Amino acid sequence: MDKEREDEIDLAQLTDYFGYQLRQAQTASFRDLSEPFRELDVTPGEFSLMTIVKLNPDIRQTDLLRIYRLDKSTMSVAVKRLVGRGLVTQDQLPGDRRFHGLSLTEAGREVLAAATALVEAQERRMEDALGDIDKEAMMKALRRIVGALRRD
Amino acid sequence: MDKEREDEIDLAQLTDYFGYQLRQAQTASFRDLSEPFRELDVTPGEFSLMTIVKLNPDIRQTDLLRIYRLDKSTMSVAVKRLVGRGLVTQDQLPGDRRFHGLSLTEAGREVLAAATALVEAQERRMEDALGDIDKEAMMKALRRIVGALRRD
DNA sequence: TATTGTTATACTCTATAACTATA
DNA sequence: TATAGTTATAGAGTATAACAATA
Repeated sequence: MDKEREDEIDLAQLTDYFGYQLRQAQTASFRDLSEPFRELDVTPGEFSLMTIVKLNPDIRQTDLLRIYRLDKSTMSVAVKRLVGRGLVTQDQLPGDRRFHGLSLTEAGREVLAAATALVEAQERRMEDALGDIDKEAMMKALRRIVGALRRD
Repeated sequence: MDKEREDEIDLAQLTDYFGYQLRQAQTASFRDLSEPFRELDVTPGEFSLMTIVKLNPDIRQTDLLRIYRLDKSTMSVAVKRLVGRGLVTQDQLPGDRRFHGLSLTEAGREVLAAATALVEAQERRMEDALGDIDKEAMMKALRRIVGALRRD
């Protein structure tokens, strides 16, 4: 047995699976961001959470759950971490006092701006890698897959 | 503030990010498999590990690390769990006694066959969802992205 | 009674560091 | 010294269950 390089390992059907390539691409994207993100002390998941909060001031955790399909306890913990780092505030809203409206702090906006620059740089590298392949068709395909696999 | 449905939440630039759609599609795929896989007591990651082991009998952990880009301790723990469940064997190889060749047991082959059927059913659903979009172009695009983001 | 959110707890996945054994 | 693999430990990320506050 002497498999010196990855190409000599038989991955056969695995590499023909859509799901496998999807995972490879997704983990490559996360891994690529993880180092520069670490300096900002945010994760890719927190970046996307903060982006939604920025675009939707006073959004509630329940709304975020519909997007992320996580358990509410998971979301609560994630929010708590962002609040603890002073990136997000949780404000009592007028009306239903069970709701807590989420918004970015000034520090949160700064971190988000830096993270966004990193993400967009990666986006450009991915677009370049696509070459002649139509990006919009790719995006549409990914959305269709999400729709097909979604079960509510 | 009254955001009753997901579509009313402004996701704006987020949904235009390739990385975001990639993650959505990948987590949809995992989530979709998680329930049927739970009955087999394997994870999607274990499925792909077992597939590689099946195709490459007596493969070593070091070889798997080049494919998965994990820490060797992570791989060791993953292998140990599969061995503990009697799905994989770790055999001393002739020659260098530091290596342990991994192979599937009969039980491992059975579990893998059942898992493969589930994965391939999902693959067909994803292909159907693509409609007129060229699957091969998609696969090529994903491989290019992985290549572009890989740094060794 | 139902909903929003929190907390306690546990399991998985991952990495770092220190280790054993072999080379 | 270097490599293959293990173990101990710790940090994310996730879920379930039980809870408090509010409706």
